[in-house]
Amino acid sequence: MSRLAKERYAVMIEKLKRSGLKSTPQRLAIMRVLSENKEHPSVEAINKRLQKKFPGISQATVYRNIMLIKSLGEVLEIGFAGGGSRYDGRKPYSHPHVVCLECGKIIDPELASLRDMTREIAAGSGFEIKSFRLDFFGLCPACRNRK
Amino acid sequence: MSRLAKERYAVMIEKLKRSGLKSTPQRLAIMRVLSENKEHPSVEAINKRLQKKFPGISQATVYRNIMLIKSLGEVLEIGFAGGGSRYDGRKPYSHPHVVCLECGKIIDPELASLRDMTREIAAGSGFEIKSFRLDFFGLCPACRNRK
DNA sequence: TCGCAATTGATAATCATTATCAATTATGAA
DNA sequence: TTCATAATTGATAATGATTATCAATTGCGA
Ligand SMILES: [Mn+2]
Ligand SMILES: [Mn+2]
Ligand SMILES: [Zn+2]
Ligand SMILES: [Zn+2]
Repeated sequence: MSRLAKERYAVMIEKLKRSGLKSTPQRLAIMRVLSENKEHPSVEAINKRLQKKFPGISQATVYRNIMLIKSLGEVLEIGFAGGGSRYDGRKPYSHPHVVCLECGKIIDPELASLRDMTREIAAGSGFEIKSFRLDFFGLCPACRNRK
Repeated sequence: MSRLAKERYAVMIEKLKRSGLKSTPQRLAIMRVLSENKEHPSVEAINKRLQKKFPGISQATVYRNIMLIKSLGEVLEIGFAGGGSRYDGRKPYSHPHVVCLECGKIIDPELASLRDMTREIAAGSGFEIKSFRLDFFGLCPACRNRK
């Protein structure tokens, strides 16, 4: 468990306690996975990962706890229209993503030119901006070669 | 029907004929709505608009034809995870949107600082970028005042 | 005008997510 | 430590947007 993962996990635990909710083994395990997994896992992936330690853990429990952690503001949901959300528990705030159309891989890219975009939008539209979603879709290096 | 709408409609008709598909009244009407409606209408909104001219037009027909027009590359689908896509038949290519969290209004903002983002992402990630999705979420002027 | 593939309308199926509910469990008070 | 009880879990039903199915209808070329 990396330093960042430990920190993220600690913050989640902290918020959990502060809100008076229970620390069940399943819940803590889900938080741990979200804290350390860099691959923007799906509910299915998280469930699969937990089967080793919690044989028979319910899909519903994973959904429920992710929902809860999201309500605590500690995980970013990247939902897609076709169904199948992906989650980022390491950076629970708006940030850009690059998605591979072939294999579904998702990465967090650097993007310096993002700086003043929100400000520009707010000024131009009169909207009060709360969050954003920026996805780039394409083919990852591996899938490009495979063609 | 504005000049732009007429042009968009003409392009859709053109592609439809070139692909050997039939020009049914329902299909043409759906294309017309997509060409002229600036509000990023939903399937439900399109269906509602068409009830006047085609009482009893099937929801399935609207879905099917939007799917078809999308496959022709003539409408942009803005799908949301919670279900309920919105469509832009005036600008059928990747462009940013500003979405009101309160009333669902969607507008096409100006965004000069968008310029070299795709290039920067491609260079930094090694991905071959095909499209992007950029949404800003917030409160529109009307909904801000209403609070 | 005909013949038929394409299209429509009605409806069932799908699939991720959410709700329901009885059984289990974490937690704090006694 | 034992208890009381509200929270949580696991199993499963319900939901809602989308997609598939299929018989009846229709656009369009021969
Ligand atoms: Mn991320
Ligand atoms: Mn638009
Ligand atoms: Zn890939
Ligand atoms: Zn609004």
